[in-house]
Amino acid sequence: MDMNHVDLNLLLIFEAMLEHQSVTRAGQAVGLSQPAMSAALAKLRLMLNDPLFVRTGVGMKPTPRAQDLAPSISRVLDIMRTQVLHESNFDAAVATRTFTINTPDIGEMVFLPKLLKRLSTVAPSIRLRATTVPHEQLETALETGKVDLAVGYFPDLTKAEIFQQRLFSHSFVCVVREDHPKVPGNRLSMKQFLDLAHMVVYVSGRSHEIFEYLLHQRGIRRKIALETRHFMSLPMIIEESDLVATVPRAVGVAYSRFANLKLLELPMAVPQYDLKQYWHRRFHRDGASVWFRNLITDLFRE
DNA sequence: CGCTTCCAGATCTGGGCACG
DNA sequence: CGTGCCCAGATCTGGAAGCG
Repeated sequence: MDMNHVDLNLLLIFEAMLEHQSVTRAGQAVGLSQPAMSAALAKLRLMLNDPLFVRTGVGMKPTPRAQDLAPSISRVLDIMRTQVLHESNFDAAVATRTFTINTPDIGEMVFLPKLLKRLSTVAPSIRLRATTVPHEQLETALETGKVDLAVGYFPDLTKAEIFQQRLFSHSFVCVVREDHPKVPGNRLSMKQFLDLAHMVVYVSGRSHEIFEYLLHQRGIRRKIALETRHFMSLPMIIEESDLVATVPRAVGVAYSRFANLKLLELPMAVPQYDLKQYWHRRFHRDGASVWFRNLITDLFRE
């Protein structure tokens, strides 16, 4: 079949004829005059090589071929309406898709609760999947759509195909247990920072490298009593010990809500770093993707 | 020289009107 | 309802000019 001579608008003509069984009324339904509708029907007959609708005493009745075609044409139009044309008109209130976010566990802890709360009111049928793919695979995951959005500190994502938007700037804070015997007040001196034993979390994310590099640059050497690869155990360990830990401020704030911890400013100036959202050029104009990114931006603005 | 852009004229297409 | 005619707008085509 020569697709150059297929006019999808004619399928609407077919649908209207099937429903109204009158050229005049079908024409009114699709916004055409009777002659224009007649001409469109003639083209449809040519395209499908069948009279399709023939005059009878009780209106324009479908031929057997038209009756055979009716379910298929109805399906095609349904797909066009719901899947092809609907895409650019993303309706969050009824959408049922899943969004996959790549974020380190601290990102999950800090902003997923807020995101879920917002989704439950504006897009109740949308599902979230949080994942952490290795750094070297993240770009491909964004390109293929395996991951919709990366949220966090990903300095490796620098290619022109990857778009990024700053959400907010971040800094660090120290945490110790509330009744720490050697830190009675709410201040931490450099002497205390050096005297105390530290818990250090080496995660797959890179934000801690900024802080480690700063210490290295200034020749500051801490007493490290515990190294771990998870943030999960940090509040329990800090609460039960005399250790001090340096963590991203948002993490410290989140932990202090449920653990008996206090937050202390660092005894030195620490550079801020940007937390961003990253997506691939392919999805830059995608209705669902644009909506999701705007939702994240709004959440962080608050 | 090859490619792109611009422009004017030709052609095609879709729709309305009048009528059989 | 179907067809012929007309009109307006869209699209195509080919030549001229500009550019690297």
